[in-house]
Amino acid sequence: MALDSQGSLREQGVRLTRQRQILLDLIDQTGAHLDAERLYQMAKERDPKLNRVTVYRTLKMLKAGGLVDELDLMHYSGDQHYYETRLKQEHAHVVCLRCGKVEEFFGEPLHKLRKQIESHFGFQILLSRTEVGGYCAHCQTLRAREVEDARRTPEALKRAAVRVPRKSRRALARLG
Amino acid sequence: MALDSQGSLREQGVRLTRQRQILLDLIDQTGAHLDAERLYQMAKERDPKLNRVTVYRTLKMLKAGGLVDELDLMHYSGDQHYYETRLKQEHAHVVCLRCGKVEEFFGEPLHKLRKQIESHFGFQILLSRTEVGGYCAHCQTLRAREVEDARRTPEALKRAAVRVPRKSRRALARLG
DNA sequence: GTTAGTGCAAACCTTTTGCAGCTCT
DNA sequence: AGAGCTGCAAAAGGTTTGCACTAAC
Repeated sequence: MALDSQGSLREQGVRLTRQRQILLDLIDQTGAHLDAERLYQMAKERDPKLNRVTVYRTLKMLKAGGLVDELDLMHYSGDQHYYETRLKQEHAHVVCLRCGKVEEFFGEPLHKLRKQIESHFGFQILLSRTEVGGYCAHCQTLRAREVEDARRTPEALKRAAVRVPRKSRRALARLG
Repeated sequence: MALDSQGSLREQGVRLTRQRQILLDLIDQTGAHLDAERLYQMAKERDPKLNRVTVYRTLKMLKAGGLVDELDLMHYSGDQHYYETRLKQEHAHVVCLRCGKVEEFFGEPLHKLRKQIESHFGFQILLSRTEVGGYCAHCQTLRAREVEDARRTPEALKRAAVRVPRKSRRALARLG
């Protein structure tokens, strides 16, 4: 199903340029979840002439080639995308919405989920991602305090991305 | 943990305006996964003066209030977000990258996954989403043909988001 | 009447595109 | 040599912000 399932990227005409080596090294070595801008900043240290556009083009190529995966991390910090080397094992990303820490969860349910979706729909899965947002053990305590404080200074409410208790849409409609 | 776990949105000063009624109705009634732009287009039919910005502000409020969930649907068609009324039951979104059809998968693995993440990390989950991209049963056949055709007209390769066989990053580095 | 919400225009941020020149093979 | 890749500038796409006016309660 691939373009050339026996061929290499090189056979498809992909060249290994100096810029690509730098970017590949960075993605590989840091192991972190970098977004295009950070990757660009880091790459510029090694080659000040390297352009932001090249970063985007390289990431796009790597994504299309299945070498990296693109994440959103629940947009905990804007709408940019994050990238990581594709691992053999599926995993979910667990993002703390307060401190931004990202945990990775490997486990059987992910594997079962994939199997079930494939068989249930006869679907051919190419990509999948599970992202979870909330508060990490450490931030839960801190968060409680912040909310308490906010109660005393209502102006802060708008700024805080405070979660309101779940209620159905219709419940809101009934407000009127 | 919520701002006001006993209170209503209204008690927080949220007003039910004509514009909001229109938008809430649309999200609720269509049941589809609409993005801001489509929602705006539909809303304009009911109130031609309604502004795009109001759509964004309303969606943001509903999201913060936990009334709707934001999806990416694997960006199968750009970088916009899609919205759906938050359901009681978790589900994964299965998106065909060729025809764009979106299936919803409900199942035990999702529930187990959530439980395990909570207990494993002591994490408090507020949001979570699982999105899967690939080819639906119907498109798998069509896709195979397209790839076959592409092989004959190499220029088409760049345009086609063709998947290249998985290989490690290092394999690419070794190209040089 | 007060405060929240709206519309408009303009800004913003992230990502993409067009094109001339450069470089890998 | 020649296709592929880069840098630069400019545009695009999606979303947010500032501000004066309007409407909900």
